[in-house]
Amino acid sequence: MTQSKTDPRVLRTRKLIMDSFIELSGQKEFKDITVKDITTEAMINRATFYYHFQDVYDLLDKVLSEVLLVNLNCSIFEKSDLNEESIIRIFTAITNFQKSLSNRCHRGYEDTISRIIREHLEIVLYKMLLIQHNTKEDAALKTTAVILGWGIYGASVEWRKNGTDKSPEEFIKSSIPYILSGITLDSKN
Amino acid sequence: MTQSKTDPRVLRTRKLIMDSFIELSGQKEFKDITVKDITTEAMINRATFYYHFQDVYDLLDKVLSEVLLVNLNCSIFEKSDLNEESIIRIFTAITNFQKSLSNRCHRGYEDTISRIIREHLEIVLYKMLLIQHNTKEDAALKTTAVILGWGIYGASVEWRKNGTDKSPEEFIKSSIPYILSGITLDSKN
DNA sequence: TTCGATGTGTTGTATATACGACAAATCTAA
DNA sequence: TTAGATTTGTCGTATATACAACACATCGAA
Repeated sequence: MTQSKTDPRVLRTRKLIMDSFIELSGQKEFKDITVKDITTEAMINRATFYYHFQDVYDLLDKVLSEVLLVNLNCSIFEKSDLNEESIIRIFTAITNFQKSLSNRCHRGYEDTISRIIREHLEIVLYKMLLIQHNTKEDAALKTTAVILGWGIYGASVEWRKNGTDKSPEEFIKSSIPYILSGITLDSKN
Repeated sequence: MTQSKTDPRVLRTRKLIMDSFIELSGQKEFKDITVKDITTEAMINRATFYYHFQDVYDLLDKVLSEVLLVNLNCSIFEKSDLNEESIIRIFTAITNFQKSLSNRCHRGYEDTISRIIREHLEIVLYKMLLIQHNTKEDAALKTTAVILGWGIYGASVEWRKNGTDKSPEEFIKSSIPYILSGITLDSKN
């Protein structure tokens, strides 16, 4: 499935680059981080950077993906159908991820971050929907995953803006019935 | 003086190996640390280890030397004649070094550690004696450095065994007059 | 004792990384 | 605006590292 074997030098170098980038992100703005800064910190040659990444945006993309995936996978992969608990876990993972980012001053790249979060969210949600409906492929479910992805992501944005007096769990919990059973749900339920 | 340029890959790999060794030393006994353990932790190939070090003993030797040199150089290199202050600094550096080692469980290698400490001590002391006596080379001073080296090292061993109720500074301070002015010194001085 | 397993140290070959140079883009100050 | 300085992205060549295989040593259990 994954490529059978990757040269350890590649893994090591990528890790050095990514770690250095994360380290530097804590020290200065994204826009002030040069490739030279990164490679110096990582103790690798500048040309080697371009062997692994197209440019700093590509690196940002991959770092964010990786950090987010760690947050998502750990909490979900075994329990794989969509219920109240798993939705709460996903939502918590996302808010955690965004909190960890806000310390790191990636100002001006909210759009990149947002896109990455939604992309991964859709993949995970689609998988869970497929399992739940016991099927292999389904365009309607795919679209549903997209809608859910945007919706959940939007909720996390809203939580950061207006809801931080509640925990993420409380914040999302009251809406879950509408997600699970649909908007025509009787509110007395 | 030092080799004009070393390949960064060499520096990086040596650092990875040394850091991994220090990390592992905190986890298990020296005798239980294999080359494979080190190279796995360092994310390098086992053969590469032998490109840089003869064996684990050679590594131990170099790691200890480096850690000790950091302790010694920072505290001394500018003040370069032997007086009360510099002796106290040297003694403190050595006891610090040994304290940091005792956390790291290198049981069974006290002899190696002792030898390395004394070797470096003799070099530093000899340099300082040469400066003090304003000469380039002198066999008597060299032997004196050896004697002083063994003596100061011995004092640090004694301090660890029986003197830890005092600070290293207090411990060595009262003997310094005898070192500086000789054992025939009148004790009323 | 013998045997299987594990660790050591070495070697030849494939490949990732270092290096220096380069043109082009971007920024900064005058 | 112009000119000088950084930064970016790319290339060819040299070299450090990866890998697999090897003989040998060491060790614990049968």
